[in-house]
Amino acid sequence: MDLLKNLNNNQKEAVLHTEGPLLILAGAGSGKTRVITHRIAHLINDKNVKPYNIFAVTFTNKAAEEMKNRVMSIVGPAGNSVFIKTFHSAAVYILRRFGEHIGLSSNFTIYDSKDQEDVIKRILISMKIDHKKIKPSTIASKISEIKDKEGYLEGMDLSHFVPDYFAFDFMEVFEKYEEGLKNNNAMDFNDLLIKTVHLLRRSETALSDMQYMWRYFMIDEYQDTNYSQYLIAKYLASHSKNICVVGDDDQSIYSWRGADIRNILNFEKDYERARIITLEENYRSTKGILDAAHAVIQNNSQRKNKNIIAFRGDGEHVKWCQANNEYGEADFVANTILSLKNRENLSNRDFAVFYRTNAQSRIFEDVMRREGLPYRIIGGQKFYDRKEIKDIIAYLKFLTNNSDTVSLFRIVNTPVRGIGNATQDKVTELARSMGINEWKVIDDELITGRIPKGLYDFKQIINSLQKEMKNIPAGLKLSEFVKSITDKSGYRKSLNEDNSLESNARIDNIDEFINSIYEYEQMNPDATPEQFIQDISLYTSEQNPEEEHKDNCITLMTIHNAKGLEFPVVFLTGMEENTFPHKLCVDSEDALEEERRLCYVGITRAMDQIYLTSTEIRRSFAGIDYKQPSRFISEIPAELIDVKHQQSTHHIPERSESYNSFGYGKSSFSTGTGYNLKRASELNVNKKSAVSESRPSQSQTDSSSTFEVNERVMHPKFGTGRVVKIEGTGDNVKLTISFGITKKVFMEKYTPLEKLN
DNA sequence: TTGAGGCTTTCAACA
DNA sequence: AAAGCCTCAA
Repeated sequence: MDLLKNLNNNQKEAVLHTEGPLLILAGAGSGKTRVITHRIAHLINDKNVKPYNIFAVTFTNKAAEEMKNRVMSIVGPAGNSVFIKTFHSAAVYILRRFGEHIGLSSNFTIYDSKDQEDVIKRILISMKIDHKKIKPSTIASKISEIKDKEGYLEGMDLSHFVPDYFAFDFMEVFEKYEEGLKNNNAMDFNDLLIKTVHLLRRSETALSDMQYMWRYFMIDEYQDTNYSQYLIAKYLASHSKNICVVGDDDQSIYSWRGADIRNILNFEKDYERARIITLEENYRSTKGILDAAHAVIQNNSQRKNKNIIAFRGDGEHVKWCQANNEYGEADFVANTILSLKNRENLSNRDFAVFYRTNAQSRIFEDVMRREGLPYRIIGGQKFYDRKEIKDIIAYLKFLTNNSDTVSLFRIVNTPVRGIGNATQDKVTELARSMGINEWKVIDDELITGRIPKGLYDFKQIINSLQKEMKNIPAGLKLSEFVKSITDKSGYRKSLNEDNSLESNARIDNIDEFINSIYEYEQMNPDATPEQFIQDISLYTSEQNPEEEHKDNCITLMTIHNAKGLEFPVVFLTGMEENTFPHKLCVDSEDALEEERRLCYVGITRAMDQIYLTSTEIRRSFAGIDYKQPSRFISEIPAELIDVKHQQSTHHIPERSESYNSFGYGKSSFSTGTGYNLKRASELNVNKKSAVSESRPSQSQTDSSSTFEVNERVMHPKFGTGRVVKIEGTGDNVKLTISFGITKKVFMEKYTPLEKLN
């Protein structure tokens, strides 16, 4: 029973209340995750519940992994069988397993927002609507918004949600979009949830199978669930009634994704005799931090007032630094970290830098690098969003689902095969007139007239790869197959021929991708390509908690990404009007309240110290903006906040200088090795393990290598590998190292390799 | 008809 | 960084 040892009375009660509906209102820092994991452990260890009878969902992949790890650290390997996922991945699991009950095939493709926009763009073109005037992304988000609504699921007419400034027939576009997804055997993120609801409603067999399988339900971040998620939980738990939801209305920050706060507010009405437990003791932050957080959040009108009891001492005041510009801000952050590391016993992993938008991260990266501070970026430009990775994934998507026209047109001329717009239009036109899909037109060679040879080549490539694919996983490994895609498609060859810094970087990324598949197949030896594709479609921001703790890095991320995490020292940056609160939110009271909740989430991540920073001027793509401090700062009473000042001598480059306002281009690095530095920083996004500083190369003056053939090594980017060949002497030692099934050649002198024993 | 090169535009958070 | 548009050569 020592599971309960370190819990307070309310926490204990929440852990022990296993039967029947339970709502846990858990304020920030109140030990919510602890309660959930201990509750799961209690079910398994003390109540003899089978791990696979437990269904737990949370909001992000990161949180789900973290939860699973924590459960396993209490109950051991048995915890691995607990079903812990995000709502979306749970939906994919359910649809793959039970979808046939409502006529769904299991090889459906998942479309992300980019894919959605592609579909919409094609529709707009076919309807002769100018897609430059009406952005596909605007339409996509409107469609998502509508599909998230309660009325949509209940089959109501939602055309009144269409804004009247749409000078075209939105509903027609919407219908064609739905039709297009259906024809392509594809689902968007909304569909995953919606179809799951349909399944649960229409198939009693499937529902009762699931209710037999899962008897205890736990829903984390309940305040951020949307209507379909609410229904999924409701149907699944309708038999056992053992549903425990956890949430905090003050931390609801996803209404833009359809989250409906009513779900948590109405829990008592939805579930009779629901037990409600409030966790209001905060164990995380010192009182100075909590008082400031409270001062901000109490300006919201739409909230339940609640107590937060500071368990820890008074601590330090919140500090506010107004820098002259964003360089000054980043300098302040870096200098503060450096001096805190000196003065107090803090290390890199104790610091986190939060910002409202990903674009703000670049200057922090620059300064951290300059100061030699190792950092990692969570989120940001997603590895899977890179063109080369999306291309290879598109091959996989198309190979597993020939109806997927979005992927087909992405790859048909990638690499260039002489299949331009004219030919592609012919294919589309013929497919439409014959009522067949586009691949059939190509595969059956139905086009008449002048046909580029490349189209035939493409057909051959696909046919041959499809034949190969049949041997997975028995005769062929998934990773080998993907390697084969990159070879047979000519993708690798065309990058090789280009032989620029950029194309070489792309090849590295592709190899890294293959290596990650190698790792994936170690974990999932029976996985089919279909399964793999569906898994990674949901896993956009790979975040590996194990890796996180291994590395001693400063963490950079958006506030949204910070939800659920805690750090001893937090920097909440860009505290300016129109930055945070974001400029798109300042005109709506509801949006502003959500920004304020976001601010509350940001402040309450801090355990010991929090620094708010803002700038007087900030560059935007439009030029230089003069900024006012965020209203959230003025909401904190003066006696709770210490003011600092920082001037930066760093001059802001003019537009004409080598600097683009996006802050992406390699031009933003002034040194000749800028590109490599950039690559190094990308490692952090990709691998999570990498450290930003390039380690000093082993300056080996004697003629032999410090490595031996067959030795196991760790590369910051490619992970663990094995030395297979050593060539050259002195400064010219070349090492060939195999990672999974790929091999890479490195100059020993320039490569930060770590020996593994 | 295609593709390369040059120029411009894009600009919120996430599954 | 990536995509769209334009022009021009093949």
